[in-house]
Amino acid sequence: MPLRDNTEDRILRAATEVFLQHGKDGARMQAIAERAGVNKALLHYYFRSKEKLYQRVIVNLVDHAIKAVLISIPHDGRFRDFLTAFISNYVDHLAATPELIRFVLWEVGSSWRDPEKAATIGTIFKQALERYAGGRNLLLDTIQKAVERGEIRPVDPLHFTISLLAVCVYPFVARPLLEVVFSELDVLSEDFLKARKQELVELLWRGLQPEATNQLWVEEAQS
Amino acid sequence: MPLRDNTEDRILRAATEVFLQHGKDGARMQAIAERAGVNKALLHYYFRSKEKLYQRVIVNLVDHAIKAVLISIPHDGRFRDFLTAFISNYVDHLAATPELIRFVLWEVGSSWRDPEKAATIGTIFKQALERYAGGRNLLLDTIQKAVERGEIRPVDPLHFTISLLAVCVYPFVARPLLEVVFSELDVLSEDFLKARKQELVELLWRGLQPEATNQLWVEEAQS
DNA sequence: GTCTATACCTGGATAGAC
DNA sequence: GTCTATCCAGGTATAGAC
Repeated sequence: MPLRDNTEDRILRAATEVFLQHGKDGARMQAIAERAGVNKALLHYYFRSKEKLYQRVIVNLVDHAIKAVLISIPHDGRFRDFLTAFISNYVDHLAATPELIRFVLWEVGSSWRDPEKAATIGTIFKQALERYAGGRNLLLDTIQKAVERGEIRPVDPLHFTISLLAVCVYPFVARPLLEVVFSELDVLSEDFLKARKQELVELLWRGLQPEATNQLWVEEAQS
Repeated sequence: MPLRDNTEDRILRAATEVFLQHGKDGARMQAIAERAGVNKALLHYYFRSKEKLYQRVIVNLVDHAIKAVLISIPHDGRFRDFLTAFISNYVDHLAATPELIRFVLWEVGSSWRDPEKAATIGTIFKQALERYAGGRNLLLDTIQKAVERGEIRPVDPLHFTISLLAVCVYPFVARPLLEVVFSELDVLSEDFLKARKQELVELLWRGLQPEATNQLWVEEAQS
């Protein structure tokens, strides 16, 4: 996200704002031009087409988001600490960037239409992850190791990873639905977010305990 | 979903197919007309506008889906049976209707744009649920009762409900992403679905156990 | 009720002057 | 590099004959 004030960057910033708010189809080149203080012709001069401009914007956004979520996660401590930190981080970041969520939602939704376009958003994520973590998958690895160390019961790392992502993301994705069906609910409120993090750590951590569960105290003593 | 063969119903069926495949914006009135074996003018004759036609289709779809998922859920048995049945039902139904998922995804995504339209898809769900369950919320109630009966530890019913929906829905919603990031993954394969159901029941059920967990055997003996 | 033909609008892209 | 003016495709909606 460059901060210079040349025309190209002004357009890029304007495009980011407009795309975030209206989505790819909803965004109008006219609106982007106005917000950047130029006219439509210049957008094409710099970026050739709406599609190309869009690609630039989305790669920047995903890259930025992935860094923001993963950057402050501990890798070496106990698994429970990792779990707590990841949930807290992820939930907070999701709550803070609702526009980004609907944006990814639009992308995933439309990536279903075109067969080859399906790869697009996925590939953007994959490449951003590789750029950050270099090939290996942080979540899978962390769970795998915790299992091997006997910190948690043997679970399928892939399924648990998916479940972990699921319980964090879902409330924000389904917000328009949930807040109508459960009329008292306010997903973005402080109360809900705080309670959610606690409930999730509690639920998942217990879910990872073996049948006879005094594991907790053993671990406390270890470290 | 009427089965008659008059023009109006033929249009409605054709519209359902086309909307499911292409979404609201992607669908072309021309395509609907062709599939119904009539011409564009007739669509407007019967339904006035694309928007009106679309509303008719979506209400039908949601109504149908909710019935399909909820109809074979036991209400009176033990909580673990309910959990198992719900997960199995829901996952199977989601796996069987991928078009419906992307459709709802589109709707939720676009419901974010217009402030007043936000209510639309939510309201459609709420009304469909009320039509089916008459005011009370099946999931919340079932969890609440299980807590009161001491079958599971005291959890917040709302949070657990959200988590339960989350872990079931997420893999299907995020499929385009997940299948690229985890390259071996095939969400719709028999293997994955079977494993997923088992992992989910296991994870959530353990997550609902109190600290000292011999609860299992007590219950087995009860029934 | 059903067709053909067409009006009319929106929005991305380009030509060409400066 | 930046502007104005314009083109053109794709899409909804309607007029009017049968």
